[in-house]
Amino acid sequence: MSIKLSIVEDQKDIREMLEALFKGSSNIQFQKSFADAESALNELPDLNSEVVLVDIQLPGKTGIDLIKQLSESMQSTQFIVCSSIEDSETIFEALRAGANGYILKSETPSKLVESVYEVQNGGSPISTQIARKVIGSFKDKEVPSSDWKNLSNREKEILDLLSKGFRYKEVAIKLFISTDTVRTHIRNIYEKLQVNSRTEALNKVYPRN
Amino acid sequence: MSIKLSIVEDQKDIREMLEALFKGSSNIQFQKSFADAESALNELPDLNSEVVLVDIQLPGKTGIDLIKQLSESMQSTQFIVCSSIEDSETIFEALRAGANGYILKSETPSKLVESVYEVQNGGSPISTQIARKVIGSFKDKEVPSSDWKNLSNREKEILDLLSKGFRYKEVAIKLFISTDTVRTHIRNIYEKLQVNSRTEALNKVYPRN
DNA sequence: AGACAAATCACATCTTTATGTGATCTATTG
DNA sequence: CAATAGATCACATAAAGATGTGATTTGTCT
Repeated sequence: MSIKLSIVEDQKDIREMLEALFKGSSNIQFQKSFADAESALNELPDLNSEVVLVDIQLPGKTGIDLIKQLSESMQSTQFIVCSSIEDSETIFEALRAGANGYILKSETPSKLVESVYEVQNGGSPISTQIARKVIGSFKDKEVPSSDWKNLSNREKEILDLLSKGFRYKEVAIKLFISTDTVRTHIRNIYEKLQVNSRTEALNKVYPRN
Repeated sequence: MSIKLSIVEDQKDIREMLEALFKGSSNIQFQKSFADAESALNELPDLNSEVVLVDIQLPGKTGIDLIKQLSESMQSTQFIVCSSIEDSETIFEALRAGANGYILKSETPSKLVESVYEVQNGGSPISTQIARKVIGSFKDKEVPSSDWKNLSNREKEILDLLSKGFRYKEVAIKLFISTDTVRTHIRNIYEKLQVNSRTEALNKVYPRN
């Protein structure tokens, strides 16, 4: 079973290098290469490629936009970004756009070929430097803001209920205390967090990116 | 420069296999292996290992808890999870706990060794199957909830400001409309979302995991 | 023993939000 | 053209939230 593969890469020398590489690889059926997003957008849907290698920096529309558009119509196609960009935001955007892999151009040819096999086998090939950035984004998430650490257990409990949208009265019932006590806790929470509304407190403690 | 390495793995046969593997690898200085989290917790801080390979399923405390505790005191040490668990939640927890890599036990010995080198070079070795789960968590994030899509542009604009903690009056000023209009929009938003408070609306449209 | 943080409750006041019931104007669409 | 959705504004009321100023109790830490 050979894998139908196309590539989108504007730099002629790299494109031809990749072409030669994949044409010479077993189990890969090289289909076509494109030098820009527009032509890829037109022709790729008809090719039914199983895997598409996409560069990000393209003339005009970026590879990320290309993936975003194509991945909606070509659900069974896997897109691998092949770029030298290591910027976190770019990486995240590409992954959100629908990329199933992100490998650096600096990888060895054999790794590039292997990536194609891997993505077809249900894996997501990612260069380790890229993976580090991706993993980094996880860590931030659970870094309890110093604000949060300064809250007492009871205060955390109450703020947690507030975050779920409960009213003071409901919190009071849940915790078997009076709503006046809930108020007091919330007043103290606000003071510790230096805010003065529920939403501000939540944004401070559970930031949404 | 050989890398100081320790491992935490309760299964004797696997532990001895890994030991043999790394003892026979160049540029790796095998230090010690542990069969449970407790002994690792006691002795590892003194070993100053540069890389520690950690299994998740251990008797008593899990490898995740171990990493969580150790990574606080051993900032310059890199932890790689080596497990057969492919469950998304476990993966995320491990990464949040401080793991810098997550490889499956099914990887070939040479990949295991390579992972140690990679993590020391600033990369994050991740098995491609694991990477797929990690990437998957990115995609969900930008899936606009159907609720969100049903809001008009103006409504989205207003809800966005509400999410930042602005009061009706402030929203009104920002958008050059009256606070009564803001109220009306919010009433309509709540009706579309089937909620009846700011926090509920935000939780519906921007869920926090 | 004294200071301090945490948890509990009370009362008062003022602001913000939520909800009900209108209305006008503009596009868009069947 | 009529219906519908969107954006705008108004007035009114009730509920929820924020703020100020108290107080008591129970721990913990020095």
